[in-house]
Amino acid sequence: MNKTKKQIVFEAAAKLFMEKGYLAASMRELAERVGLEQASSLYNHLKSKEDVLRKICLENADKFIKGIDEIERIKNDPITQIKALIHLHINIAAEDPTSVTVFNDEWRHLSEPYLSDFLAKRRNYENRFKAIIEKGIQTEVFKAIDPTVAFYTILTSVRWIHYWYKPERNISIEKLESDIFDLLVKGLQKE
Amino acid sequence: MNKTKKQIVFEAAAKLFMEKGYLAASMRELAERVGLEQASSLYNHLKSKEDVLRKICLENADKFIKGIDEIERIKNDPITQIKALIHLHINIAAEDPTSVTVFNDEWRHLSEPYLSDFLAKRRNYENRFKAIIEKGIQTEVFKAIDPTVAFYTILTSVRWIHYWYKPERNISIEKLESDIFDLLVKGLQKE
DNA sequence: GTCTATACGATGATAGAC
DNA sequence: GTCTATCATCGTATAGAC
Repeated sequence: MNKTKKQIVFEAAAKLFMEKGYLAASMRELAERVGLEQASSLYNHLKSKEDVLRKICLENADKFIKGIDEIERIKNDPITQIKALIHLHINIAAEDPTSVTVFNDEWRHLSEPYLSDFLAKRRNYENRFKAIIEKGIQTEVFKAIDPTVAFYTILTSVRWIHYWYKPERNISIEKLESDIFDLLVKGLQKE
Repeated sequence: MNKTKKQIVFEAAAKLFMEKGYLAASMRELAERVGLEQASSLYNHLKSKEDVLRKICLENADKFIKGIDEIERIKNDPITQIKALIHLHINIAAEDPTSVTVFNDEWRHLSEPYLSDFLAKRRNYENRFKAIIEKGIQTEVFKAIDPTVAFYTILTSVRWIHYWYKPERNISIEKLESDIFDLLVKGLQKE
């Protein structure tokens, strides 16, 4: 299955945004990377630089929303739900690390009203993630630590997996998943 | 104790870098914020935009290096050392959240040779942090999970505390510290 | 120490020829 | 679909008057 030039351009843009950051990435360099001599030629394949960023941010936000929709629907107890959330973050990051990096690090360069839309989606996801932890604490499945601290510590450690996890490290994603689960849920210390 | 204009300019720059990102922060806006009409007037107080970034990155890198120096010197067992590392990250972040945010998020805009210097320092710190975890695993104080996974999961969760921890949340830094320690070392799950 | 004036390059994007 | 030509704007930074 051949990629369209549009797909090639969008993927190269995501990679460039990841490597240099959105602002430092120039349309002229993007053109070079896809074999075009002129930046102006890019505009047959995309509407604007920000439009590319918008699509990346939106796509990934939707992946997380869909993921937590299903977790809330299918799973019941907080432990299983946390396990599924870790699974969700790792799988999204492993599937398309470039795109998820841009989503995580460059969303703040969205202009309004896209920025507000994005933040609303993110808040929605985070509130639901946090509610799962709160339920676990209330039902005494989890320790009585501050729910905000627990929530952000867990979210932060799974949110930036793409920063360091490279398949070259010879850790399978199954091992990654179960080690992170063991660490966060059962603790680093041996009994 | 009065602040010199230089201090005022440097602090405003750090805040601007944090709020907009280094590249999006302009010298013209910085001038406005410190009550100067012209960006050119700033150059009496700083050498260049990047020079400000360099100082921020270097200062914070040194704080972490000094911190781990002392931890290696004074503490013995891995559990106490991990506790002290969590303490270190939280204290540095609480002391000057603006500066540590810029240090964490904007270092990649350093130019050579400063970038290489910075990365060397960071690698040094991370290797020593990781060695503490590895020692814990070898001496069977810690679980036999992959040391790289354990290291990055813990580092990531303490490295981005400044993203969400605000004193307004009414969590004291002592409580923050002990909750994060409980979560990471003893696990979220209740016995 | 702050100002005016200015140099100089890079940026995203558009119009129109081919 | 790619090119040439071009635009308006903004970026950091310097020289020199006051």
